[in-house]
Amino acid sequence: MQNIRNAFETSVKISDEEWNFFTDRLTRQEFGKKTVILRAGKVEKHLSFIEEGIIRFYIPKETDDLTFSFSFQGSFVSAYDSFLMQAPCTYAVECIAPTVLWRISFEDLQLVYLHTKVGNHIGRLAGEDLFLKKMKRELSLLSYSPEQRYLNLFSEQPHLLQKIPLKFIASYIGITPQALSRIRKRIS
Amino acid sequence: MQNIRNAFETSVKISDEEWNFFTDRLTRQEFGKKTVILRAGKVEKHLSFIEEGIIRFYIPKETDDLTFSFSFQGSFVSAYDSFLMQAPCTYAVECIAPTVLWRISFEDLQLVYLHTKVGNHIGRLAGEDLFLKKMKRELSLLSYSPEQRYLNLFSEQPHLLQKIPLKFIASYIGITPQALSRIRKRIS
DNA sequence: CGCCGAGTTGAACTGAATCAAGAAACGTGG
DNA sequence: CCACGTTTCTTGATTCAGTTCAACTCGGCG
Repeated sequence: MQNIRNAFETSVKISDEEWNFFTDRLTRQEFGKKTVILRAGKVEKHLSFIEEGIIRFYIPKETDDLTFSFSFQGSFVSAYDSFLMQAPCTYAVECIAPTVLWRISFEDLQLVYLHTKVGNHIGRLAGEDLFLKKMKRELSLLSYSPEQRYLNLFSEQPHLLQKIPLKFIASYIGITPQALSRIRKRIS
Repeated sequence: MQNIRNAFETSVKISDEEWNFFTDRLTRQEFGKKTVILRAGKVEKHLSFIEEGIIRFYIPKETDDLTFSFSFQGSFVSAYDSFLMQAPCTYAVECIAPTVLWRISFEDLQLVYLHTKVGNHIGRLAGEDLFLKKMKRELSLLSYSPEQRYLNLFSEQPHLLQKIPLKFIASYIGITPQALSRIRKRIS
């Protein structure tokens, strides 16, 4: 719980009163490996903090899913576009490892925005943070080759490659598992 | 000026008092075609609203630039990552048509965040909006072929193709001008 | 008029997709 | 704890879309 507060308080000071208003609305939930926590077509009702686990975002396809993002321990997770618009989600979210989440509902978060001073401030920082990540991703997709993207991933998040099946990594990088296999062979 | 207020007030009501606190800090500026309004390596000091014109975002390269985004009349524009972190920008921003901007400085925007109630709220909505756009872009880059991306662009923003040189469009789609030329030939 | 940048076209090349098959790792039930 | 079936990963052969390099056309502007 304290780690959530840390995650927030890196940039804003939060009074105990406001903090409690927020945490009173949090619920803890555990999920097993391969649990789909949001099915495509459903509306995302939660913003969650990952105490433990790994999350995969993907678009289900006839043949093979398109995996486009991951989230890990210590960060927030949500199908944020669906959450913001409260509209059906175009993709799905699942745990690829046993996962523990602290969750707040959309309605409760609106209460936090209304009744606390830091609400909108935190919401702003969250939106900004997510934007920065997507920005980096856009540039990565446009300016690097698949091979370079794999090497970047390898140097930036080596742990990731241990825990996540290569076919998901391949999809994330934007290539087929076969092509990734060949890139790995070429490098080693 | 009223159109800026409209752009904000689609989702939040703003009192005249708070509105004036904001607009007192806005300055109007005109730029000619091909004016670089932010050079790579510089820190973005402004968040701007486009009254008129077209903006191009690009990473300068030895041979040919990498154009990764455009902005138009009626929307906000900023090297938002550089702006948020107040860190050197990795890309450049230029006008590709005569452009009129209403601009607020980073410092003044912090004042708005501090002294008005709607500040953080608006900042939150702006961040969320930018995030949604990048999210869409990520999925477009991952799940469509260059040809499909061109066709999508063609159906979603046909006007764009009239006013922007094809070499910028090609780069935006993620291919060379030659490849775009062949795609256009194939289609017509 | 001549120049220059934008766009088109051609030919050769390349990296990834696809189709297909085999090897290795994983989990589940007996 | 092993055996089996399934999933994941690898490898090979072929195809294809896009890159690269180069030449040529067109239109605008000095």
